[in-house]
Amino acid sequence: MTHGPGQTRRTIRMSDVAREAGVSPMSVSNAFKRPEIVQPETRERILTAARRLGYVPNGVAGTLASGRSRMVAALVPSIRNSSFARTVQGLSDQLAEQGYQLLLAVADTAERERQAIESVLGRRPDGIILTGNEHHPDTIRLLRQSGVPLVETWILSGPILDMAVGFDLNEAAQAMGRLLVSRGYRHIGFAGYAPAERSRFLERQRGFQAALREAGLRDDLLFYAEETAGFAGGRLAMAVLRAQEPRLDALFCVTDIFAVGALFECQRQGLVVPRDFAVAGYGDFEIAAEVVPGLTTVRTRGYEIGRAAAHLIVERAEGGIPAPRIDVGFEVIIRGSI
Amino acid sequence: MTHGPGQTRRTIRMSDVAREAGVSPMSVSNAFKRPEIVQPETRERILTAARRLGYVPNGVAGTLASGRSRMVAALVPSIRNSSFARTVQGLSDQLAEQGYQLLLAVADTAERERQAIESVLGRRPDGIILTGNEHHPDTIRLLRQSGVPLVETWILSGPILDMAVGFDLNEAAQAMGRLLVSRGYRHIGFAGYAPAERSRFLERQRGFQAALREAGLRDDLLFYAEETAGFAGGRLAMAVLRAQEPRLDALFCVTDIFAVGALFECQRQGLVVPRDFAVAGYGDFEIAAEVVPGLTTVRTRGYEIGRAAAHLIVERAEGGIPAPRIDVGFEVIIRGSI
DNA sequence: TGTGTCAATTGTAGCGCTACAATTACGCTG
DNA sequence: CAGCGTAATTGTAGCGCTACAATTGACACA
Repeated sequence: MTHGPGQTRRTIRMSDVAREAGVSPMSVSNAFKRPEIVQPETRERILTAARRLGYVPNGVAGTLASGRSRMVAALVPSIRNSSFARTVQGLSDQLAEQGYQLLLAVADTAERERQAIESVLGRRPDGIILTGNEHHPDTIRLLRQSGVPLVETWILSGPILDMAVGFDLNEAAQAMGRLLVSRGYRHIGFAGYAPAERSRFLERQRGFQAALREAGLRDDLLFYAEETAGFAGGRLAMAVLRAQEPRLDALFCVTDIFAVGALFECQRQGLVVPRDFAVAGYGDFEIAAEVVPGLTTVRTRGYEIGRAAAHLIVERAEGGIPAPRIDVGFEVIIRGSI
Repeated sequence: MTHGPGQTRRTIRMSDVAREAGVSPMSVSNAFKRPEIVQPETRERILTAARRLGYVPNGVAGTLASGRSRMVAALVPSIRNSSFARTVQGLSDQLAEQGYQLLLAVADTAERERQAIESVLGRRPDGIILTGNEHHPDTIRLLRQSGVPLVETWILSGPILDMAVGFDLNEAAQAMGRLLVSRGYRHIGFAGYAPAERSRFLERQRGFQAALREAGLRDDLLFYAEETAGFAGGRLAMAVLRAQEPRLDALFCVTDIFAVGALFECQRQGLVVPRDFAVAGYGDFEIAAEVVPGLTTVRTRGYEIGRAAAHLIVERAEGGIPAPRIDVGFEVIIRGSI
C-alpha cells in the first residue's frame, strides 16, 4: 500500500491525479468529462498531472456511479457473412466517432441470442442492436424489462420492439422479380435457405413470388439450400430446378454467393450467360462487380444500416427522441448476368 | 424510492433477492458465482427468488469490486476482410463458450489503434487481442503499464509483447514460391500492398523472393496496390507486370481477392489458366475453391487463430501460465490455377 | 461435556467514480 | 461597502457488488 522503494505501485486513480494537481477529485472528473466547466489553467494542470502519472480513467467505476456505460451491444447471426460484416463495420465506425464502444455477440440461433442477451444486459449497455425481428420470447421479456434502447436491423416491417433500421425486403425482391419478367424470362427459379429458419429470407421469397404471379408465371420453382451451402447452393439449385423444369431460364438467388456459384456452374456446363441462362443475386457483394459477366443484383446498404443504428442508440442515450424507423433503401444494380 | 402502487419499481439488485429469499446478499452472490459452496436447498431458494424478481446481476458493480471483468477486447484492422472476420468468429465462439464477452474495436491505422486501446483500457478488460506486431510506441507503453494480458495474432516472428498466435508468414510465402518454381514457371510476379504499411504483407514478399532467388530467378517483379484495391488489384498487377516483363508466366498474390481478380482478367483476355498463365493466392477464401479453375492458394487458419488467442487470454485470466507462442500452421492447397 | 474441525453463512469495508448540493471566489451594482 | 448573481470548486453520499475475515452450527472424538 505504502509505495516505498521496491514496492510495486498499484493502479493510479483519480485521487492520485487530484493530489498531484492540487485539486479535488471532482475537478479531475470534470476536467475529463465536462472540460468546459473547469478553468482552462486548472484543466491544463490536471491533464498534465494525469499524463505524468499515466492515469487511465476507470470506466467501470464511472459506469457504476453514473449509470451510463458509453457501450453499445450488437448481436449478429454471423460475421463471416459479408452483409453483417458491413453492418458491424458501420456500427464500429459510427460508435467510435461518438466515443462509444462496441460489445459484439455473434449468435446464430434464437437460443444463443437469449443467452447472449442475458450476459450482455449485465454490462448495462446504453443500447442493444439486434438483427431481424424474430426473437425468443424470453429475450423479448428480458429486453422489455431492462428498458434499454433497442434497434432491430435489416428489417422494417412487422412488430418492432423499439426502433428499427432496414429496408423493405419484400419490395426489393419484388423489384428484381419484375426486372426478370420484363426481360422476357418465363421459367424463373428461386434459390434460398430453408424457410422455417429465417424470416428475412422468407420475405425475399414472397416478394419474388408476388412479381411472378403478377405476370402470370409459375412461382413454385423453389430450392432451399442448407445453412452452410456457400457457393455450392447456386450449383445445387440449378441442378434441382432444371430437373424439375427443363425450360428453366433464370434463377434468382437470395445471396450473391449462391448467384456467383450458379454463374460458375453455367461456365462449367458451357451455358452462355445471359443468352442461355440468367442469374440474379442479392447483396451486391464485392464479387458481384467482378465476375464475368457482372452479376445483376440488389444492392443493400449494410454499412449504412450499421451507422444509422448506432446513431439512433446514441441519440437516445443522450436524451433525444429519434425517429423510430429508418428506411435506408435498396437499389437494383443491373450488370450483364440477366 | 418507496415502491408503492403506481410507483415505477427501480432495478432489482442483489439485496432485493436476498431479502426475498431470506438470506444475506453474500449468499446470493455465492449462489451465482460459486454455487458449489452454498447448500443446494439454499441455492435453489435464491435462484427461484432471483427468477421471480427478474434479477439480472450488475456485472459492472461486480467488475469494480472484483477487478475481473470477464471481458476481452480485440482490435482488428478490418472486419470486412475474410481472414479477420474468421478470427473474430473464432474469438467470439471461444469466449462465449467460456462465459466471456467480446469488446470489438476496428482500427485500421496505428493512430486509431492507439485511441482504441486507450478507451478500451478504461473498461479494464481481462485481456487484449491485437493484430500484427506493429504498434504505436504510445500503444505499447500504455499496454505495458496496464499489465493486461496480451495476445498478438497473425504473427509469430519478431518482438512479441506478451503472447502470440499465428504462423510463419515468411515460410508460407516461400512454400508457394517454391511450388511455382517447381512447376516450371520462370517469370513470376508478386502482387501486394504498399510495403511501408503492413509488415505482415512484407513478410510474404520476403519469403516469396527468397524462394525465387534460391532458384536463380529474378525477384523484382513486384506490384503494390492501394489499400482499397479489391479484385482490381490483380487486374492491375497483371497489366503493370506484363508491361515490365512480357514473358511473365505466373503471379503470386498476397490475397485471394487479388488472385481471383487476376483470374477474371485472364478470362477476359482469353488467357487459358494455367496453360498460358498461372495464378496463386493467399488465404483460401471461400471463393478460391469455386472459381474455375480452382485457385491454388495458402490456407491460413484464421478461425483457429481466434480460438487459440481467446483461449490463451482466458487461461491467463484464470491464473494459468500458457505457452507464450502458438503456431497454428498453414497449408498449401493445390487446385487448377498453377 | 468440552473442544477441535469443517462447512455454511454473514458483516464489514471498500472497489473508483459521479450526481448533487454546498461552498467559495469574484466582480458588479446601487 | 453591503448585497447579489454567477462561475469555479469541493464534500458527501452513494452506485451494486465481492474479498476477506468473522461467526455460527453441526458433528466427531476424547
